[in-house]
Amino acid sequence: MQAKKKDFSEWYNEILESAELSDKRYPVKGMNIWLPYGLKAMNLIDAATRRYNEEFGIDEVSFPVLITRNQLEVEFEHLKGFEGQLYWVTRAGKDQLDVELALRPTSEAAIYPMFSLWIRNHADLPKKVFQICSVYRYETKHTRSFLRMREFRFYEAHTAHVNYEDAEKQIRDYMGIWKKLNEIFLIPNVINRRPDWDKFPGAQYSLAVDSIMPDGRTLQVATMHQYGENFSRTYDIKYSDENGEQRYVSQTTYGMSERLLGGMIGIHGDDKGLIFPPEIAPIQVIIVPIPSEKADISGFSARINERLKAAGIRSSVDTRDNYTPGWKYNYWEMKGVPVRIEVGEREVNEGRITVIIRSSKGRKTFTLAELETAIHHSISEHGRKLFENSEAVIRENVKEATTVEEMKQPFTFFAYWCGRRECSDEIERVAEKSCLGVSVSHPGKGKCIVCGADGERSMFSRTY
RNA sequence: GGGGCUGUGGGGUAGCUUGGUAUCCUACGGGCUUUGGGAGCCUGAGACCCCGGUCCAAAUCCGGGCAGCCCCA
Repeated sequence: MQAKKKDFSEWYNEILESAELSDKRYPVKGMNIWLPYGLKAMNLIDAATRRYNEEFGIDEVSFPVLITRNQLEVEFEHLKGFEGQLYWVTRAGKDQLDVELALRPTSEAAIYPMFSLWIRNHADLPKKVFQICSVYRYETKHTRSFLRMREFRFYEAHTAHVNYEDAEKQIRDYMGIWKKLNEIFLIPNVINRRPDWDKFPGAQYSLAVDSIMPDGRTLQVATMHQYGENFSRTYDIKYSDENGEQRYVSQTTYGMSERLLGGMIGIHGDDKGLIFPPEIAPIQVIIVPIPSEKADISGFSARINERLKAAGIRSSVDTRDNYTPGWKYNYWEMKGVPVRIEVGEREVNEGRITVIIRSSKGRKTFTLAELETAIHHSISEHGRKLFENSEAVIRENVKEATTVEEMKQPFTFFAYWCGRRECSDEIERVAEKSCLGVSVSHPGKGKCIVCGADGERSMFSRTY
């Protein structure tokens, strides 16, 4: 396998294939196969998303994949933002369609006409829904598994509120959801407010969660948008307030995608392969039997496996007899399994288990009686280790810049910026770094690195 | 948006300049022996991206398509 630090891009492509996460040999550009192992990981990400959405009062719904041209043409800015990357269905069987249908690139145009029907008075608000679905964007740039696809797994929440202030509260809720989710994902990140020219088509402002990859580039893994009344005025989403007055709702959205998985792979993996965070690992504990004629290895392994499953741990025994134990160690390390238990003659005879944690060196032994607690502890130790590593990724790859010149280095930079496009264009020209906007999570004030006017702490990087 | 490179068994490759028999590694099937950090021997099956052109003859040359990768904006 390619060394991760040496050629991150090559490493990333290889690991997706050898770990059997995704198969990109499907003959349609930008549309890959979810293989069982990769899909299990994605489903665990979705499960966490569902859990916290429910906790924050957002209900799951499912909308159709097709959107009529009329639905889309309602909001001009929005349509303009996506029209270059829409797939259109223009024919059905032998007939040309009277009303052309687009595959959703996101679901504002699908959901908001329904919001207009559902929302009648203030008691219907706030309205909070989300869906997890596939969306379609005809990307012209080169596609990349999990990071830039033409069909990709998408999570989108949509909310409607009585006024702007209540919508602002919702944005703070989104931050809370992200914080909880990231206790699971362990993705090093900075939250930035996108410059006006880079906000979501139709939004008043956009916040983005930018994660830091090991090669110093950033990857946008989540976005939160304040729509204000931009969409409700065009889609006619009104309610009557306590005084019987008709008012437009204020709206927000929150979006995430399979990029989360791509991000986790890139951030946590190493030269041996994948490393999954505990909650996302399809298999959390792999038991590798070391065959012996003198002891009942398979019975011992099976009993351990049953006890771990009963304790709520996703464990499995590698019973294949055509591979040596050493081969299996390497294989499961490559697959990113957090904890390995080795079972041989010694373990069976002494009633002990030997435990190896993917993110640490060395082996530990425990008595059989300690099994469940030892494994629970090992799994959480693995999580802590990944969290520490993710902080290190930020320390190593995000630098403070005092001159534009030094921003040429292959890192992500914080710099003070006045907010004017001329200044960020200058940084783009000299250092080839895009402006991700003013930092919300790491705020600060200072003089603009380009023009010297009053500015705020902002982030610049090459992006995926 | 602009430019460049590449497509050969499942994966990675040699061959392409100079047209003629397709190489090796790995993975895979069968068999025997093995198994505490990627085992060994025997054996078997498996490929020139697609369409068109040039030619007695195309993996090789030419055109187009599709797909992948990289760089720049």
